[in-house]
Amino acid sequence: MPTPAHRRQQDLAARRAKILSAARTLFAEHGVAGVTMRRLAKAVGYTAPVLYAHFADKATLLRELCAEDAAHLLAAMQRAARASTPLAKLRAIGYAYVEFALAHPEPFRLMFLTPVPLDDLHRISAGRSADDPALACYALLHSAVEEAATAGDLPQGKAAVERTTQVVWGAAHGVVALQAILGASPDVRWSAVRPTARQLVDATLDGLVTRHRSGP
Amino acid sequence: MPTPAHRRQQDLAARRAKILSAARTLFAEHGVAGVTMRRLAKAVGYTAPVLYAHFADKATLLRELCAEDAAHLLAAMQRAARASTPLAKLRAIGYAYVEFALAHPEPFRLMFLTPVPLDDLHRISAGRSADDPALACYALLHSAVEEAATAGDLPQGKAAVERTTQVVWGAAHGVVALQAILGASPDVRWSAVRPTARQLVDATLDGLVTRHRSGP
DNA sequence: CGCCGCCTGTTAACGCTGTTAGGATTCCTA
DNA sequence: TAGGAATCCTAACAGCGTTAACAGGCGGCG
Repeated sequence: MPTPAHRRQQDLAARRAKILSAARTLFAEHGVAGVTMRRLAKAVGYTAPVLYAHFADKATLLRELCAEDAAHLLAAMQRAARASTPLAKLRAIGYAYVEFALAHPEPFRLMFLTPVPLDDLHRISAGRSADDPALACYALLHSAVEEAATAGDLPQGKAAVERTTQVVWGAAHGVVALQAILGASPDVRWSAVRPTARQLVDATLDGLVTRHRSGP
Repeated sequence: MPTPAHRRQQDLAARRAKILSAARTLFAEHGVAGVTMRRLAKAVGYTAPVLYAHFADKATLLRELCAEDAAHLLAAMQRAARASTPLAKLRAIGYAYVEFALAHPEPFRLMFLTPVPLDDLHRISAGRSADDPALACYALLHSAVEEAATAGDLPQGKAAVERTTQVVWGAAHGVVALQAILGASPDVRWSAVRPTARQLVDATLDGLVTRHRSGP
């Protein structure tokens, strides 16, 4: 009996998913800038205007993809957060961030390397629920830092925890971000990215802890 | 007597500089994406095709600007490198990088946050002399790391120095890069950027040194 | 059964982009 | 004063994201 309208909605969702899937592979192959709405439409066997029946505009489609990828990153970070000690947890989260950047370079670029126009920014954050994957990633890191702080490894206090969270994030981000942008340049003799990025995470955590312990 | 052709070339160079200057202010005001060739041309009192008499295309114009900004960054890093001890030198260089990112956000974006198409990349590096400002920046940091390594503060060896250079660069880069991309987002309660970025530099250097001294 | 209406997809178009071709004007040189 | 180079403009091309207006097929209802 529920064949009538249900089928419709099901097909609609299937098309939507098909578009997103095609977009993902195309972006991974040609980069975001190299994929136009017309090309994407052709890849799924349609013409361009059809896409606008499913997504308000290109930016919305991109954000949809970002949300999916953020969910993957969140899952990886949650797995990493099962480490035993607070510090090991932090390091594992940092490593997970690095692995994500290396395994999914194009999504990483989309999420953390592409400037978002200011106008969109507020609309995004307006239509964002509290359990948004991207926010959950930050929250997860934040709580891990908090845990390490209460364990005496890192400075306590609301502002200090916030700041330390951003320092750790920056440590995980720094090397992979550089490599994602300038990694193809033949002018820099790039070391292997993974160990370099991990070394930044390790050194930063060590430095934060020793500075805290030896400090006032 | 040298009024004839000399005037011409002088005017030509003046127009070139005028275009670059206008481009700089426009980019700083509206962002790179918000400035079109027509708008830029109108800003200097011309029409769009005139620009192509001075620059092969938009990317070339952008790269020209980047080179100028890289020279500024290099100068700041050279001033920083006058610090007394090798470690203080490294930290000062990192701080200089942070200051540059905060003082000139749009150039920073252009240089370190904007992906360069692969095809251009090799043409760029082909037409690049050894004293190119961007390369000189990396070389300066590299030699500072080398100095600290021979002083016993950091691991020695060619590969290790190369890697440490990129770790330090990543440390200086991490926080300001995050802030440049996501800094306007109201979803993260951003701490003050400068102290956060400096803290990443400090912690990383500390961590690198203690790890080296206590390591095998 | 037959018609009506929605859903789907198309083609055509708008305004914008970077970029190129061709013609006019002007000014220096011979 | 005639020629040529330098300079700038208008017009145009191909492509972009996006919207509007129109064709065909399928479901629900009389």
